[in-house]
Amino acid sequence: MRPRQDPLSGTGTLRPIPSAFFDRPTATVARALLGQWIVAGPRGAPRIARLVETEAYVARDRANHAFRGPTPRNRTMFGPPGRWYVYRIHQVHCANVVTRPGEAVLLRAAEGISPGLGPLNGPGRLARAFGLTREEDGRSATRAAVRLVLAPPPPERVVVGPRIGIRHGARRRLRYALHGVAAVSRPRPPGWARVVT
DNA sequence: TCATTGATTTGCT
DNA sequence: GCAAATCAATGAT
Repeated sequence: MRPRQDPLSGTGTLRPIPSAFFDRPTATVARALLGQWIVAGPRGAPRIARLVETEAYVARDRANHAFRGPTPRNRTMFGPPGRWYVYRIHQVHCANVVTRPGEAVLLRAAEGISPGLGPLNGPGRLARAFGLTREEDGRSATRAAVRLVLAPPPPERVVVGPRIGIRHGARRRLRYALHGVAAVSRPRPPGWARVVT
């Protein structure tokens, strides 16, 4: 067996995410995804960004698309963990990763690592930058052309605050972000969130 | 088939 | 800070 080809020369610690990563409480996954990388495109010239903001959508959560059970739109949320759940709202797409049945993590912001890829501050801009549409809904978020990978993790502080942009459940503190990162969407004044690590 | 809603973004005041 | 854009999904009729 030949050694796995490293998609990024010089980043030897880059490795696929095991599916067990997503089979954990959704808030845990949302937090664990911070600092990990989203990768798209050819192995030779991938497009890469670092996740800096996520939100958890959990059971018995009125803001969760799965709240009322399976529908044609949300059916992948009831499938295996580690798949993309992508939906469209207004004129943009938002990308989530499925965790446990009926729960998912919304990817809210990332910062470009590839040259020319700026701050992706907002779920719509993030999904668009990586070509995530309804076409990708249901595909593996760890093995497909657009995928998440474990990055060499620099230890960083994580902040938690209320979710934003929703009517119901907006008070729940299920929004996670890397502390002090500029690419976080809709930044709040100091104190909007609590440092937890 | 109809009406309502929205996990957003943008532009204007 | 606020409203409009703009349309698919959803639930009601």
